[in-house]
Amino acid sequence: MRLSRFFLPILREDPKEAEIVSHRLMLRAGMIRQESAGIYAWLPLGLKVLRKVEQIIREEQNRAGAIEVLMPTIQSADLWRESGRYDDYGKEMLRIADRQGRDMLFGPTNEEMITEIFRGYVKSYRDLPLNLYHIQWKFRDEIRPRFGVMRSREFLMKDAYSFDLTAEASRAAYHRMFVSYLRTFERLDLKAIPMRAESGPIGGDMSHEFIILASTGESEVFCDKSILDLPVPSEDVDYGSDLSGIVSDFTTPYAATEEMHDQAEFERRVVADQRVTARGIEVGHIFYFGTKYSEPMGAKVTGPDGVDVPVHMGSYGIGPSRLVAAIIEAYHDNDGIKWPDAAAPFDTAVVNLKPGDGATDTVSEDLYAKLQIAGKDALYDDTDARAGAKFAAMDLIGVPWQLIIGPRGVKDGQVEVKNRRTGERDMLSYDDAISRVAA
RNA sequence: CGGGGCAUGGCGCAGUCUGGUAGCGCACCUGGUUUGGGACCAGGGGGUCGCAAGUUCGAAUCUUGCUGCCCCGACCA
Repeated sequence: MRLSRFFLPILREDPKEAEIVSHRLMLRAGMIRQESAGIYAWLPLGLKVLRKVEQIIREEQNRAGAIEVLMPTIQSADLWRESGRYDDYGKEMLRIADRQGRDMLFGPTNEEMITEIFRGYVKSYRDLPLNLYHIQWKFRDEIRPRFGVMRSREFLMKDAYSFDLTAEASRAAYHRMFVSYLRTFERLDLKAIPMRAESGPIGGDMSHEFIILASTGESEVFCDKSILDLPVPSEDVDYGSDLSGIVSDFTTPYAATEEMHDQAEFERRVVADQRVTARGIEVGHIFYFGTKYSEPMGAKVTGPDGVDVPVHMGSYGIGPSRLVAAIIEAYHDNDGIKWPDAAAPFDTAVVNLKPGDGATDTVSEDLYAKLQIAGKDALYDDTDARAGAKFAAMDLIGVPWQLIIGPRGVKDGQVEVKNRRTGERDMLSYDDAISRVAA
């Protein structure tokens, strides 16, 4: 992408409304624009990141056996009356009426709708297990939206719903999502710690929040250092096998959020130098809720014994839009964002320091073309801004690699290669630069 | 919803107390000089001062009402 043809409205000054670093950087880097309290437009740079995060989540859901669907944002109130949640949900749900005066709502979640879909088609236990997910915009009329897309009213959510014949089978489905989440966050270079959450209506140990550590996190978390070093399953993990061992490895060490923290237990179970107290951001939440919806909504299957039984369900959420902000909270410095490779909006920036100069133009164009051939998504800064402004902008948007082409280097047949995360800079030949960046 | 604050050009702000031609920096446009860490000179464009009503000869400024937004608290992916 040529920067001169891109839409990248970078702000030089900090917008006054942005308190936390991710919000500030997302606004300054031209990733998002606020349209209302807690409602944001995603600009090209932000959208690229959002899509990459989304895609990683999608790949890991698919790998774990979940199947993608896409449900609408607008739902009928009648569906929610069936589950009894229409009255319970309260003011957080945005209620609207269509022209016929029918009660509709902007979905804050999709348990009712997915259950309705399920019961319409699935009649036999032979079709289980089943896990359907979608990545769709949600609206929750939060009392106080804040922190940009970290806590917005409209937000993107990946929500998966599992259906099983028995509680035991549902536990296995839960474990698959548990492992899938570990892998998803690992791919984004995030240390996500599963922490036992307030249990749902059924209780037990089948509800976990995934918390990533970031110094600017919202809540305080406490854990055993050993949990940070546990190996995350690789991509060839067998989702058909029993995953309870992996889940157990991750749920055995002490890990709790402020709400669930018990200082006495923490000190009893974890030796002093293994105790970690840090800030955390919740990026995922999984839970098992049994027959809470299948029962009232009549989502039943016929079991092997010929008897109809309500299915056991679980739901599994990740907020990609919040994740984008969370990644920035975890990866930034005073100059801007330092994207992990997997989430970076571009792989490499090609910075032509002197557009209009024959030599730098030729080299820049050539390197830009070579990167494309190598399959790299490059941002080519071909604008005539001053060098300082270009460096500041590139550091702000945080592209992992920068190829800096100026008259001085070109004179010697070299370009400067800068790594945004490590800050390392090297003068390399053109070919070496390409192989360094394409590695 | 309770407490605090803000609203003046795209962004950041001054001006409001004490009513009298709407300003500054950045950004933008034109021309020129520049060009390895956010350049300089000259010229230029752009604002219903959040909205409404009121007071006044005269309102960004005073009064009343409303709206939007931000921060602190309870809630959440």
